Amino acid sequence: MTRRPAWREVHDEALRRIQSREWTPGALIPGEAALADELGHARATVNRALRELAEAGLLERRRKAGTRVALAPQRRARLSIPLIREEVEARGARHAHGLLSRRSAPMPEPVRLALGLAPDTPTERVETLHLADGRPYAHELRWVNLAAVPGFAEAPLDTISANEWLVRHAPFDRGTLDYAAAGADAGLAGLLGCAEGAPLMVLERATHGPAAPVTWVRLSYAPGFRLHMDI
Amino acid sequence: MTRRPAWREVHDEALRRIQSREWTPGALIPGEAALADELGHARATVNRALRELAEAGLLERRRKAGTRVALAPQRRARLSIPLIREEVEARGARHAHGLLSRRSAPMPEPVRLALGLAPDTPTERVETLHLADGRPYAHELRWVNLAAVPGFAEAPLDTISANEWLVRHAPFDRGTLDYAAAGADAGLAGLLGCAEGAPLMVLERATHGPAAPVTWVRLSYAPGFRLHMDI
DNA sequence: AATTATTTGTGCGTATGTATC
DNA sequence: GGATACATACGCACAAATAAT
Repeated sequence: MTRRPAWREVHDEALRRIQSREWTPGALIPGEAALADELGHARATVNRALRELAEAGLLERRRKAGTRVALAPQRRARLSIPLIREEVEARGARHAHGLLSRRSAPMPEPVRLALGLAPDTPTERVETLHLADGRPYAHELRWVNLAAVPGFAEAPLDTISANEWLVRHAPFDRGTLDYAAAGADAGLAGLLGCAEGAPLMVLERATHGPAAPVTWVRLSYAPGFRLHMDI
Repeated sequence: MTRRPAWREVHDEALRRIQSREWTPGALIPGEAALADELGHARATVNRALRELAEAGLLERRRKAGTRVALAPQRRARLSIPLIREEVEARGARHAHGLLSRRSAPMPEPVRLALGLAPDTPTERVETLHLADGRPYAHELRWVNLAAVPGFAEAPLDTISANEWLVRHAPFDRGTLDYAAAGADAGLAGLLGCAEGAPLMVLERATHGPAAPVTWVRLSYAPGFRLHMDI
């Protein structure tokens, strides 16, 4: 029996008042102390509930000014970024990957600048094809900063994908993520089994570790890919 | 003087230990009580810090089992979903919109099913073109469940976009969001000023209010659109 | 421009609940 | 069942920010 936490009661009651327009957008709601008194809970409990609602974007809180219902409730979706293998397996398919090429190579200028690396940094270029149930799922083109991940040169990328190896061995803390639509060029069309020019979802990700930039990757998904989120 | 909250000290120290591999992935970390003692804080303070790290996906906590460093630190990006107007203005452009068409019409079957509505629900179909600095930015095709939003039939959609009107007048609480790549058909190509078949980012969103489904919308962005996130 | 009052933010000590080993 | 570790809750206190004076 999982009991319903008290702060959730407060949370839900506040949410109800927001959605029922009992508290209208932009309006000042009662203070924590008043709510605690009214709902019969400690102020800390009310605080926890209102803090969650503020993090969700439904309330705006400022000291002394009080708590207001957000005017334009900015919804934030939480997009979790799984390993490709898990992404594939979550769709009920079997994942496999093939290492297409792997070599020392300097980054192209735009990639180097996106990561903020010096011109002569030694980097490795890796190209991988990911399969779901034997069919092409996504093409991965990746550059790795060898200085940031010393062991990478010896990583057995035929057994474990670069993606997965890096997640396990290179601690990272921030980065950027971009999704865009692009037409398949001849090479991609051949690898992914689609027509040249077919619209593809493309993910570009730059990853930085606590000390140095780690990797840059472009994933081109086979046609049919959808990025799905619940709000 | 903005003081650094104590729970942040604990948070950062724990993060440091994770990133420095002092606490290795999968390993059990000391209990709350031990950490509180070691770092000189109350257990509640440590709890707050570890809770944040768990929400960020870096730790996994289970009663009695203790707290472990996540094996594959699932990073979660927070994608905020702004009004199109704000999205355009954030890029430093001026937003305008043109109402292309508006009429009562039944939803196509797939849309109706995605929203979970009965066959004869009265709905309105709205088509809008969004402009950034006078150039096409996105095409919007929308169906609205009139039963859920009674006032919508009278909304002045030439002055305020349907998007914005609904955010202000129709409280919603959950929904789904899908991004995909699609080729421009002849109609879209004309409206967005691109070649037929050009790869476009397409957003499909289903929105439910607390009581009933509210709206379904497909946004087709003009070429060049990128969905950007920081992790 | 300085002061005060108010409201949220944080922190502690303690107690109890709950899941799970 | 018992023990353990996290989860929640309360009451109190003080800090920080800032609207109001």
